[in-house]
Amino acid sequence: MERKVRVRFAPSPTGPLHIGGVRTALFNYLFARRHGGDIILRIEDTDSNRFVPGAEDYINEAFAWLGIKFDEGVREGGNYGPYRQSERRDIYRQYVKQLLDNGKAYIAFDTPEELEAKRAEIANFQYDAKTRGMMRNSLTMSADEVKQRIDNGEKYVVRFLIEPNHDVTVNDLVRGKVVINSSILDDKVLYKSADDLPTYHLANIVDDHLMEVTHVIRGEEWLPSAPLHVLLYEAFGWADTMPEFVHLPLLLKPDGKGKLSKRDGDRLGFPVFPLEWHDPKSGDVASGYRESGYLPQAVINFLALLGWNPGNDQEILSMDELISLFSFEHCSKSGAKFDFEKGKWFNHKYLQEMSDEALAQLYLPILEEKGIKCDDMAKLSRIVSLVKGRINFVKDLWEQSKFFFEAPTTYAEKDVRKRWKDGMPELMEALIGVLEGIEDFTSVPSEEIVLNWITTNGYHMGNVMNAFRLTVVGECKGPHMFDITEILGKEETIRRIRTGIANIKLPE
RNA sequence: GGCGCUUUCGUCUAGCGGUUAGGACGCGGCCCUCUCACGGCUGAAACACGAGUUCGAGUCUCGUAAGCGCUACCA
Repeated sequence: MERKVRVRFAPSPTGPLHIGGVRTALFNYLFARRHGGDIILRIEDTDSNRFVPGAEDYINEAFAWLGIKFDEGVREGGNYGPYRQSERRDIYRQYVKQLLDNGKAYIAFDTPEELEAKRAEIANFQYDAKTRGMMRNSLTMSADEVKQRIDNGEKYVVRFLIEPNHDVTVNDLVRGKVVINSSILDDKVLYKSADDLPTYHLANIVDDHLMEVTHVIRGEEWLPSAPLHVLLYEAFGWADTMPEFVHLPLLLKPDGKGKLSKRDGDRLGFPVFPLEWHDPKSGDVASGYRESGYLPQAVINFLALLGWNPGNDQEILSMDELISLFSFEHCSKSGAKFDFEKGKWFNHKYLQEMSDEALAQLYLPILEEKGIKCDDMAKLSRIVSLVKGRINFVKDLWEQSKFFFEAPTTYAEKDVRKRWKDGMPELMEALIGVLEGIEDFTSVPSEEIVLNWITTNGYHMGNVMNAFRLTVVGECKGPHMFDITEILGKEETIRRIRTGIANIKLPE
């Protein structure tokens, strides 16, 4: 019987959500939507030592910004709750007991210090079939002794009893069958004494089963423990509803070694978090994609193409297109280095698709920061339309269009050297005379008149126009000259030329 | 050390036995042009290595190497 697709993204609230986690969540989301299934957001807070306040809110806010909507979760509700593992203690206890009663798990009293000593004493020590007989556990003690120790309040953990010499097969949807021998697995702790909570492994399997998860889609770092998880499903007698596994390739550091980590971002000059994060303990601020001027669609599109492709050359894909095209058959198996330059290009592309009006709205707060008040939105949209082709981020708008708001006070030395030749002041004076005579100062008629003046007088087009530009813009850059003068108006244009004549000096 | 995964231009990747090995980012050139961009065209740039299977291997098999991951009472 085909079960309804149900997937989950299960972050632990130990800090801000990492961009690699976002990618994993995205693939879960795309797969769920593609198959008309559900996606669950489950908070895996079983490590009380690493809990960071605010992390859960951060996760929710990040997904809201990115446009990834969950069907079930702490905020969304649902019929399979609670969705926070710390609130499911009683459930886990019950299932641990089941394993204990069936002889699939056992109680161990070894303290962390004792284990550490063993590891120091014996090279490659592993708690498994070969060594459990020499440890302090319910397999080496009488039932009475175990009971007595527990009654005395002695701390203990529950360990999974792994039978050696079995081949365990994990069927991974992107990697195929992965077979490993159970002898290399250790008797993993399923239930911790330290904080009276299960470990990831136990909680994960119990929750996925109870929440009827059909596909476990997670990062490749989980592949080595996947056989353990298969064994757990079997121990519980849930093998027939065991989910399919997918282990996604990792996102790697752009400069070579290792997987992308939380510290790489500000070290290499790009964000690794969706949103800016203020560390509550240290007070450190880590940059986020949102605050850096990225559009969420661009981030989604960029991430989607890291480890997946649509099967053709299309690169700009909307969320809906991603959903309709998504399939594990087009997932790659190898890690992807994070290429920030390409990320910028995606943002550029998405910025170009925005309307001038919408971009102008985003520009407003930046202008305000510069102390510029602009209430003529039509004019601002026009300015945006002239420069948006050259921006990667909304904030670049200022650098590209500031001369519309502020007359130049300095002139680019390189351009002065190249363009401000002998006789320029006189030529510019003449140009002022021409401009003064223009009735309709809009772009097309002005251009016609000025260009006509240049050619009939036999002037050099490049010399005149660049000197003109230098006085108005301050450097030889920018959009079509007469689009600029139209927006500036005749008076301001002439004023700038006069200022230029007075102030531009050839460098010594 | 052990176990596992991976391996096509610098980077992201297409390729699923026969291709001039394709696209994109970045980089160079040309065109457009008053400038800088955009855009268009274009160039340089890759099958890790070695065996084997086959008429034929980037594609299949094995080995080697390298990279990565895991190896906690963290997830």
